[in-house]
Amino acid sequence: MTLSQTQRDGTASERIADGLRQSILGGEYPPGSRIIQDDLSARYGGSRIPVREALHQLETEGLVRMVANTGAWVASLTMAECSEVYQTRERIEPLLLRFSAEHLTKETLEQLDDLANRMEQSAEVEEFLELDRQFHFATYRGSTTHTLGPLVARLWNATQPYRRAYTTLVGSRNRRIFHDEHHMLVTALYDGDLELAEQVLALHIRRTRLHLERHPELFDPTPTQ
Amino acid sequence: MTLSQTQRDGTASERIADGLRQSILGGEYPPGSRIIQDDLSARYGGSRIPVREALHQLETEGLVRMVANTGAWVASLTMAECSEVYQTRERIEPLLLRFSAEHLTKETLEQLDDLANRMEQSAEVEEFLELDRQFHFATYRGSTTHTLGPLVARLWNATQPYRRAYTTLVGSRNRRIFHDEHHMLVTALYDGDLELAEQVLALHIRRTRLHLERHPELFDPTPTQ
DNA sequence: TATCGTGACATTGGATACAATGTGGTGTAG
DNA sequence: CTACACCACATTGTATCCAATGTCACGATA
Repeated sequence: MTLSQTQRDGTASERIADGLRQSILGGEYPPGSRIIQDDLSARYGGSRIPVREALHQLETEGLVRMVANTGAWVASLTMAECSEVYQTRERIEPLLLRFSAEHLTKETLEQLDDLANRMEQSAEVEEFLELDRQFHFATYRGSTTHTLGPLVARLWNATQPYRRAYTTLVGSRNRRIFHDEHHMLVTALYDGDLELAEQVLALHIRRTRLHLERHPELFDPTPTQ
Repeated sequence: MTLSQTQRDGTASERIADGLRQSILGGEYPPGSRIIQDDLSARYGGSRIPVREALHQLETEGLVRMVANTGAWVASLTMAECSEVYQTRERIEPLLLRFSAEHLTKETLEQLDDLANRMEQSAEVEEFLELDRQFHFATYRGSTTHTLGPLVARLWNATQPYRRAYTTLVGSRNRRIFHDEHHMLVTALYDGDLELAEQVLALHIRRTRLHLERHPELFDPTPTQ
């Protein structure tokens, strides 16, 4: 994944951070789960030192919440916080797309088309989520950004559990507009119509946010629990 | 500072992170400076463990760059990277202002007017930079954001050395428009004209970026040195 | 019975010690 | 004189150990 936040080498803390991040994003640890440092050091081998560094890392990424002398939990968001992240995405992802669009290769455009089609066939939640992520990150593949790419990845990660919960909840109903927007985005990129592509993307994120906001039951009721 | 990134308690790693962050922002360590873990542990007391956690923290904030088994340096930006940060700010700070504006108190509005006036009198670079930061962050004081506030603070911090270099370079010439924009922003907030306030802020950031881009000599010529 | 204090236990934060890795300088060969 | 290899040193990464803090259950008292 080009937008990966850690292109660093193989220190133990990075390995653990990567592994734990994948576990959280994969839904293995749901929001609010307690994280015990000893458990992680046992699971990944090694002492608690790199585990703590990994937890600090994930905390600044917004995936983990740590309280001193008390412990660490998988971060959970209130609806207002999740909505805030989506509104932020709505403003910056079109910018990232702008940086990327003119450098997209023919191959990537074809992959985008393929991904959009495969998503329409996808019935299983995890596959759907993964294809969606791959699709959007592929549209950003042309960017050589220093800050913006990793930032967008962070915002995606922080809201991943709620996309999962929402997708699971609504099943495959009402996804028509969702897929239409993806195809519109691909077409706009093919045509080189950057202005349109930015607008489609902004509306795509916005509509998803509005749908999420119809389901307050998915979110943590209390802030910073 | 309401937008502080670390509202945590008093663990040693947080103390060190806060101290080092202030040192970097204050210009004590210029971009590219090597950071030795032992030096920090001697300066702040304690062992290298909390120092390392602080460095990891500042790395994800974009203030420090670490390479495994090699060392840590104060982050430096190329002009393209700095420009990217400014373009990101141009998109999200108006959003943060939107979240904040309707909750600004009368007292804060008066402080804003006062700060804008004091900046016009300010001749010394450090004071100017500090007042500028205080001014903008005061406009965001009404926001109760979870992600966006700290994010904006991070983007400010990452570009602070280059604002300092630019301000030092150009002296107090050509600041007229800068101050005018501040006063326009205050007026728009007084009037409750949110649309105008957003636009003024976006243009303010944009113009600053364009001015910075006239001085490539301020930046690191090679990416990720 | 409910509430508050108290103690043992679980867990985290940090210091010291050691291993692993990178760096820079010196010497030698070409 | 230059370039390369090698070795000592500096610095970072990690493990183990101990101290500090929070949690939870139990019991005493109102």
